[in-house]
Amino acid sequence: MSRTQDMRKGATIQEVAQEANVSKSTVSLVLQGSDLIRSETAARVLEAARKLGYVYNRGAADLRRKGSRTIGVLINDLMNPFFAELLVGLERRLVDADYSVLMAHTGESLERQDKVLLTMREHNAAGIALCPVPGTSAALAKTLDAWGVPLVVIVRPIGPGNYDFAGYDAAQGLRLSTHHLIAAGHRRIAFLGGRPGPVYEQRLRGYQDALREGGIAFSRDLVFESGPTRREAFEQMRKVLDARPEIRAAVCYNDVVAFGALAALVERGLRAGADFALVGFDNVLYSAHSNPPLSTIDVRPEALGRHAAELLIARIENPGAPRQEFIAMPEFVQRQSG
Amino acid sequence: MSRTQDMRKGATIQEVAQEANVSKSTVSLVLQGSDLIRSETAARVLEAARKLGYVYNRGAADLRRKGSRTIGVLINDLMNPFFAELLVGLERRLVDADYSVLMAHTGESLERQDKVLLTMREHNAAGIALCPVPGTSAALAKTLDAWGVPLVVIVRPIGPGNYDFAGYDAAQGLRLSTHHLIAAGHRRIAFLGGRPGPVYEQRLRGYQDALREGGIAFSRDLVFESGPTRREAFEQMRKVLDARPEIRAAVCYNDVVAFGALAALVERGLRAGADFALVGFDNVLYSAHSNPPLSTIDVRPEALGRHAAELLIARIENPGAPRQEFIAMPEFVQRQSG
DNA sequence: CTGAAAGCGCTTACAG
DNA sequence: CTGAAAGCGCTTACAG
Repeated sequence: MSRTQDMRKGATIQEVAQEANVSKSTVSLVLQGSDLIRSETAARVLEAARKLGYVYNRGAADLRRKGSRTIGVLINDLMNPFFAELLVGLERRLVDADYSVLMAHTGESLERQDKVLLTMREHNAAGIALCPVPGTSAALAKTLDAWGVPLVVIVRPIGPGNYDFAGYDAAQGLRLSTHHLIAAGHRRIAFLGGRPGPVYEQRLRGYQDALREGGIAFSRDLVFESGPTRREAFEQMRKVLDARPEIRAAVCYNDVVAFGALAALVERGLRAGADFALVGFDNVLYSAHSNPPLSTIDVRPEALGRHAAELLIARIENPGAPRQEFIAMPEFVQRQSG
Repeated sequence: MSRTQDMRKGATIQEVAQEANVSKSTVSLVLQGSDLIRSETAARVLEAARKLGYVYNRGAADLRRKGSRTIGVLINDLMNPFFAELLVGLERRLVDADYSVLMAHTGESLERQDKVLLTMREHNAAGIALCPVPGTSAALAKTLDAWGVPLVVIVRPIGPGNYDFAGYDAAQGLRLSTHHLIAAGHRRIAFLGGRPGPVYEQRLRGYQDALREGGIAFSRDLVFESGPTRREAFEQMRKVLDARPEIRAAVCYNDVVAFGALAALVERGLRAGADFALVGFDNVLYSAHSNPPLSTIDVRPEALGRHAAELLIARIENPGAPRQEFIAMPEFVQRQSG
């Protein structure tokens, strides 16, 4: 490849102009695909650019234009396949619309969230997609509001503020899973996993609604919290099985919790679906192949990511438009765990 | 919050300078934490910046400096928890070193990979971390080489080229898993999943080495390919169980394949660990809680991501240094599936 | 210790 | 259809 010689690092529009015997305005226009330029000239410019190994400098263009096509994406828990799948849908839609994605994993750290949010502002992000860390204060909504950068919040609202929102009807989801177990004849149904917070309350409410509708009294001592990891859910479920052997059915906070519970069932020699009925929430890919396959509530994680992206893009293109929400309606998926 | 009034959008260094009665050079110096500036002056500048809601513009600074602190990260399969965990480690280390991450999910599309790679150059990325799409041509290595942007390739090499590499000894990994099954008394051990390619050959070789060391003849009709998804592995395993009931043990291409195989076992009423011995590869988080928990080969996905980040950072800081590799040594993890 | 000036690589009216 | 000029928000020698 002797052409490598010509590819001096960092040719600029100016050098391309020289090579093609035109001004840099012309080169800029050609690069933007303007039809103001004669096609013959355009061809000459393009050839010169190729020859010099020219690479467009988005930073410079963004500075001049005072805009950018990068979107900041913050994910709070990538270890949870729900968010990984959501991110796939979000990123795909954004890239298809010609945006670049500045991604940050906040773990569950509020500090990290604040830090990367600032960085994204410094990068002049055209918009932000935020899966907030649990415990994010409502003050953040105000701050982001003041910044005036288009924002879509995902799954977990962060209090009043001027942002779009993409999520699902969690109450309805848990209503469905609870109803399913009631219809299957269960009357003592546990609510398993999760930690108190806005999202949690919603789900708990759906559970309570279904119980009421089924004529079953709600009882605090059937709700068991746990962190959002398989391990924590596993340990919690273990305790439940040991201390409360009369419980034979549970709706779960999410699929990851259900997987942990499944593992505890196995350890105790119990068969999910036969000895104990378990229903998840999310319908992550894996739930179709767990052992046994998990009955769950489908909220279509990947599609949710796509919808969030669409909300954000719409907002960027039309900042003055009224606030929008996308709320996915969950569906029950019958498999074998319950 | 009446201060919101003062936070005019987009205050510049120039306006801060005016507010503080200094020149913009001084402001710039203060922002960089230079100790050339009297602390009294610095305090005045900082106060002015705060008052105006000043936000540093990285794009402008990068343009002037001709550098950037963003890293392009390309992941080929985020649906596979191995890569999600790897990304977590990678991102964390990068952000801790004050880099921003431009992330792209290439799915398994070479086209997408080419597209985002170009975008990342246009963003003037300081470095690139690439988990290449299977089938990436060696020509890409040359191209990236010519670009001269620091590059770390992860898990799957892309042919000769001047890049650092982070991966694991896959041959050794499969040697370990195969040895384990041999030691457990198995002589007819299948190699399950994956598609031919460089990474595949390595693993197959480890499998063959272990067989040879165990005095067992290698037989082509014990290797079964499948795509890298649970579903495809599930379907392949189903066929194996039906057509070749004499097979009672298998080493898997990776954990996702093992999970698919586990599901097929269940469907056929076979117990992993008792009726059929199965060993995975990767040790993704979930493998500790699958049913039954998966015996597997630990390659520490998250730590691998961290090491890849460290290689890249070192390269950026010292472009002339000799090429480096990080090769993790896999370890066998005994659980219950085999 | 601080300021004036040049310049990073683009885009965009404006003129011709 | 094309070019000359100004300017985006910074940093960095250079002078004082």
